[in-house]
Amino acid sequence: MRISELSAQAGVPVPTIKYYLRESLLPEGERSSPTQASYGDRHVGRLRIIRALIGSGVSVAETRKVLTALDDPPASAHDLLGTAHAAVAPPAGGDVDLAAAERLVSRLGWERGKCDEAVLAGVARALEGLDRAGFTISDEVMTAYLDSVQRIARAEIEGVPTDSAEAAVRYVVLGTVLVEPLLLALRRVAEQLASAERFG
Amino acid sequence: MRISELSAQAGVPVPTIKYYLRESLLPEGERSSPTQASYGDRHVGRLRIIRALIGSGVSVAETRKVLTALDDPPASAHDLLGTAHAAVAPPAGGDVDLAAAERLVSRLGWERGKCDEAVLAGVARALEGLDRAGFTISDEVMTAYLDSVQRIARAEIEGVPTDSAEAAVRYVVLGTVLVEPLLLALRRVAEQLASAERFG
DNA sequence: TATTTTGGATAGCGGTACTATCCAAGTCAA
DNA sequence: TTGACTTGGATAGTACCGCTATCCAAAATA
Repeated sequence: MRISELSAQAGVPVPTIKYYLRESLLPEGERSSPTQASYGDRHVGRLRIIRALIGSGVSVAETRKVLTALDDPPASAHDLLGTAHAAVAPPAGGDVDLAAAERLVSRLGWERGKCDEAVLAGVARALEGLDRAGFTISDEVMTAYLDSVQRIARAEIEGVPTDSAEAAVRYVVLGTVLVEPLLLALRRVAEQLASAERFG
Repeated sequence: MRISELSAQAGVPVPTIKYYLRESLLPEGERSSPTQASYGDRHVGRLRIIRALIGSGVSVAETRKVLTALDDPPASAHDLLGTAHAAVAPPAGGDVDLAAAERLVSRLGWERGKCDEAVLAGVARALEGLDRAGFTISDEVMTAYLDSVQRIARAEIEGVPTDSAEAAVRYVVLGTVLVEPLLLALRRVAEQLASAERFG
């Protein structure tokens, strides 16, 4: 398959494919001559993932990291999750105060060193954002958040396929990133329905 | 208070404040002469909200819509939620297939016309993204998502303050936007903890 | 009066995700 | 074999976004 065919099958313009090649998101095709290469179904699938990630607001740099994680799966499933999270974690903005975040996640069973610091920093930054805007979350609502994310995470981790390492990688990496917009969108729907229930 | 003082109090550079004024994110100060204006605490608070929103990845255009919603509260609390959601909803990408989304949210008690179409389109787009990447969500996990967002939404709506319209607006608008990064970050922590439980 | 500072306008910057153009080497139908 | 077309590859340009820098005359301050 040559580049134009790949373009047609994946629905991605040729110049964009070239761009992804330059950015090392897409591996080179098999060279049939010094200036000719051919692509396979692997490339089509890869392009689909790339478009899904970038279309979900993941940056090119993050996408590259995610794809690297997909290609070089870490030894254990646990490390894998860390890699996936690190790949898509919002850029560490340096000095954040982790104390409040630690206090909060201790209610999830967190203890010092039991999860990636970058992920914890994400919680800290989110709390800071709320704080800077002068927004406080009531204890009832916060409890609902904690219970819910715990429920979600347990179901997700429970569902990690253990038969194939490749399937596990795919599940964890894509699930981390691509499910986010779904959860946010579902929350909005649920809010509107709950609002209709209460205010009609 | 003049602009340099406002800048110092809010921790926002003067040129940036001027930019927000140009973009109508920040209302003009009270004019004391044709080329002089003074700002108040209102402006400081407003700047805090602006920075919190923009810092959470909300675009300037969206931020303007959110602030407009804060300034001109719709009549009912329910309309208000719709306005807030519409303001921050990802840009409607046109033709999406709502059928799968409708089937899904019916499990939340959704019925035709019971929520904003833009919000439903958000669910549809998220599902499409997952689909394009070839990612499927098991029924158990999806059930966890639905139960959880329902639990979250009910707690949130339950907590809407009814004493003051202004407080309700603030709660709904900021809660919609600023809580999103918190939920995503908490999910990651919970995933790491659940993963440690299962694999660690 | 001399020195800032102000509001306001305009232009530029740095980053991101492409997109367009060009080129020589390769492919393919006639 | 010839001539139109396509390819991989490099380079440059585009559009948008959130600022940031510069300039100006009027106003405030020392």
